[in-house]
Amino acid sequence: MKKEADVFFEFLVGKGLKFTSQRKIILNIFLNTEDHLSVDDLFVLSRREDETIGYATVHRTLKLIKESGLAREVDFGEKRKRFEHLFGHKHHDHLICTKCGDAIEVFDPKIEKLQEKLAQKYGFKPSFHRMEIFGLCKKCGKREPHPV
Amino acid sequence: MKKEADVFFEFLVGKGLKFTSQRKIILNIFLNTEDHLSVDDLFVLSRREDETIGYATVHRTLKLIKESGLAREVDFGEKRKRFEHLFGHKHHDHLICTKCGDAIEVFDPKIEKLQEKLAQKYGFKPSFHRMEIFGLCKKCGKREPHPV
DNA sequence: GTAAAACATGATATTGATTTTCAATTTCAT
DNA sequence: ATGAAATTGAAAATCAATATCATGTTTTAC
Ligand SMILES: [Mn+2]
Ligand SMILES: [Mn+2]
Ligand SMILES: [Zn+2]
Ligand SMILES: [Zn+2]
Repeated sequence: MKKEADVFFEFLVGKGLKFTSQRKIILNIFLNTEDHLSVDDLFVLSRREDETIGYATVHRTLKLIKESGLAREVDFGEKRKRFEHLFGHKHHDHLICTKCGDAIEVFDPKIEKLQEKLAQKYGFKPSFHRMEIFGLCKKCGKREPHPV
Repeated sequence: MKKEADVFFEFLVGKGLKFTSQRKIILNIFLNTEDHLSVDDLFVLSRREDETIGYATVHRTLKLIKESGLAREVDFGEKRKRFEHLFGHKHHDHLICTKCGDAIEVFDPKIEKLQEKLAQKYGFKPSFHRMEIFGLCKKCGKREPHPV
């Protein structure tokens, strides 16, 4: 059993909540999918394991997972939210392919440092940030026709 | 009359559309407000000039303004979209105060350069990006109680 | 000038994701 | 077992964004 499951369990216990079978299924699918999932994605996957699981339950459980510190919300400029692993994952930003939708996780310490400096310059106390670069990934870039 | 109004007018003409009184009002309010406005913000402001203007018209006009190249959409992590001036404004990113909502416009050429490099490292062809740093602005940071 | 065509408007309806409500069920400590 | 508390799935509510539609207003064709 992953350590994350303990974290979630402890979080639930601390709030007087229960680790039900539905929550187990949803958590495990989330943990085993190293991807940026929407509520609906997770709902579809969860239904495969348990044909009776409800959308609301998936939604509520994902919210709990987020509150427990295991997940964070990410926004790739679509209309739906996505979630990614937080526990044991270092901060990173994304390169997002506008063609295939793939999200590459990246981290540049020099940029991070300059972001701090930039904030400082304005007397601003940063608490978090996000940076997304949109464009074509390696694969999609190759397939693109050359400019005329 | 601002040059932007001509840009918008030419855009409309090019599409066989008309520069109506409503569109004039909405455009002028948008141009005169150096701010990051939501459709609803702009609707409220427009109603002050013309009590009969409809929400749908504001929405449609803002869409046209965007298509004409005068505005672009920005996302400050709220559920509603915002729009800012694009014409004659250089690319910039934002420091967003999580307390008062103020958005400071910033630009760091070193960061921009590193973003290019970062993309290159992954064979990624960037076309645009966004970077938002959330935290407390100078004012709000001062008012914050010191940690215990 | 007049009539048809094209466009614009504001009210209203629809959409789609998210979030809440609610009655029924399950869990768990006595 | 019993009662309190938590959970569930379906359905409804919410809310911004968008589409529809009947009514006006130009513009164009004759
Ligand atoms: Mn990620
Ligand atoms: Mn701006
Ligand atoms: Zn791609
Ligand atoms: Zn502030």
